[in-house]
Amino acid sequence: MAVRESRLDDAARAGWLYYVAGNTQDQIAAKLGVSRQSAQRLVSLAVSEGLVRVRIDHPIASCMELARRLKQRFCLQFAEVVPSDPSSTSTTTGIAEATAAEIERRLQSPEPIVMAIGTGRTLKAAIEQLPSMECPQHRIVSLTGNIAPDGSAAFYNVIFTMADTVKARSFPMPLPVIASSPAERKLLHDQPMIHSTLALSAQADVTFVGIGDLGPSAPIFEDGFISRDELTALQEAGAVGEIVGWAFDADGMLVKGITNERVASAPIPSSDTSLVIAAAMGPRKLPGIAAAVKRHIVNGLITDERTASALLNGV
Amino acid sequence: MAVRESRLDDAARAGWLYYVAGNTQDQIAAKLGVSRQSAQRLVSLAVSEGLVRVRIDHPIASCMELARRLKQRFCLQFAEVVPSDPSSTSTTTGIAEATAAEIERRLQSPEPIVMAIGTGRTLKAAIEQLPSMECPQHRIVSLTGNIAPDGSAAFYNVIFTMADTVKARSFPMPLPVIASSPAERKLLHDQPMIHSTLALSAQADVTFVGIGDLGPSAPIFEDGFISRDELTALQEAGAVGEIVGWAFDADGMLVKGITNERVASAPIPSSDTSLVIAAAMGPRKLPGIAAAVKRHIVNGLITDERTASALLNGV
DNA sequence: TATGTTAGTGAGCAAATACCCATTTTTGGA
DNA sequence: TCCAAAAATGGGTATTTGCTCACTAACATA
Repeated sequence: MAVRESRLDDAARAGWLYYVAGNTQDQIAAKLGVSRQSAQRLVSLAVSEGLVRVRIDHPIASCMELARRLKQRFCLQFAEVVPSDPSSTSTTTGIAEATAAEIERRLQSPEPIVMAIGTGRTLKAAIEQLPSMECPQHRIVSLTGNIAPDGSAAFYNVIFTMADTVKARSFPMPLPVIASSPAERKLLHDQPMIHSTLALSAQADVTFVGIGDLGPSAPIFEDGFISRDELTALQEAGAVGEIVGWAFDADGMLVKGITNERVASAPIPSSDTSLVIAAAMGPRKLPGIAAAVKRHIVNGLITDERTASALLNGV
Repeated sequence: MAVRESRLDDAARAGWLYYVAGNTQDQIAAKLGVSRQSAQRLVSLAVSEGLVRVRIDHPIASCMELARRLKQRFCLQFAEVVPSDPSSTSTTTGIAEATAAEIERRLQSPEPIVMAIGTGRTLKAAIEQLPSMECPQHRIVSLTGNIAPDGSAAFYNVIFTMADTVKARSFPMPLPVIASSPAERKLLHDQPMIHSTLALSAQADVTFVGIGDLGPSAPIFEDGFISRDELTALQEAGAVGEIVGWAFDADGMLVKGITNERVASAPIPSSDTSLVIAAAMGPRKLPGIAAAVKRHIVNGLITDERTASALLNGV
């Protein structure tokens, strides 16, 4: 362990000399007394361990403009648009960093806040970008259960990692994501501890969620939370996206019945009382994002240029 | 102007694609429709314009340890030690970034604070690292005059740039740094506006200052604020450093007479009521730093590894 | 003690990058 | 409109970097 520590230490030092002091890897090698190859490894270790954080500090005009128009058009409280990488098909590049920066900003408040957190790949990628912080004054509450269909801890549940990184009190939900029946959901939600966690989530000052698409490779299906038949039923009922399991149609209305009567997640905090920020991008998620902003399921959005343009032009 | 803007825009975009999205310069060139060389220029422009901000997010053990010992040994409220670049002779590399980060952290408070700011190359370099912010709730007050001996605005006066960058209310001091006589100083300080600015500076919640050495190339002499004879007189009186013009000896006591009876700067806020953080490093400044921390002229220090070691070992 | 496993190291090489220099384009002024 | 100065561009090249591969040391296990 101590070895690993000191290695990370060296990595941080190498990363500092490389990125901040502007040394070449040769110079770093000489200073740290290792071979150039080792210096290179240290630098790349620092990068891969997330020790090196880069942010671009310039308001790119077109992104600012898109954000402004998004806010206006959809009456959003908050909008942030990051540049698109035209060739990347990732649905997290860029918005993960931007979401992390926004979460960090919120957590820097000295007054205690309640932050609600959804789930999914985008949020997970964002959480991984968070720096270590000391925020014992805040409370972070998960909106969704952390139990996967097979009984293991759900992989894309992010609250544990997050609470660990920022040292805040955390309130996970020891629940499945989707209960087996409406009655079971009621039973679970009536448990005192769960009940108080649900109450806490309703008081969230700020909420961060991802948006899942409901196409053929819907994450909620691929991760095994719903069956193929249920996915098909949702699609036939007009569902175009889901947030922490709650499926909604193109008008942003929650689908009646099917899985929605068994979703064990907390209700999405109301955008009247909470700032509800969705982080999502990409053509597959577009219908879901459009629906969510149209009906004010969310009142904040972090997305990329292309998605922002599509939102403004389309529909 | 618009051209320059759009160029910076492109630079930001190129920097984003390079550092955040991980593209090679070839890919960026293709995406932006320019040659590889131009892409390279855009990236390096983004770096040199300070659009790209890198921070290392790992508590390097040896620096943490040095900071801990500095705090304990000199009863400091705050200490931060950054890695040294063994081959760099710059006296700002590293601490400028760290100082900027600390200033930024303080300004992120939603409660209004009063921040007092000194002068000098180190602070100037730090301010240049600050990102744009919106802090209308804070007040930033300069401790020193902003008029150079030749009547122009003093180059190393940083409050204007700073107030501009962070959009806070600023309170400069339309004064020379050193008055021509004690009587003139009194006259100046008795002006109502100046008087109230001085009063504000005494209430500072947090103060950032640099420390100037008083060796043969003392900045206060090189910038023409004092004459060679005055410098010699200060040296003979035992002065080892100065903060916003106030010269002090190795025991941290203000030198009597000479220039000190004419310094028009505000008194350094008391470290009993304000957090007074000095940002300084390098062997030339060592005696000054040692004196300042020993006598609690400052109760916070941002420095580099080498200087920290020297402080702890020496004396 | 032999042996398999893992992590780390250095050499070498292809790719990527920084920089120099001649040329072209743009800008600003007469 | 033309000219001169300044800025931008693209080619070429030396330097720097990322990566693979084979090797070694450390360690756990039989």
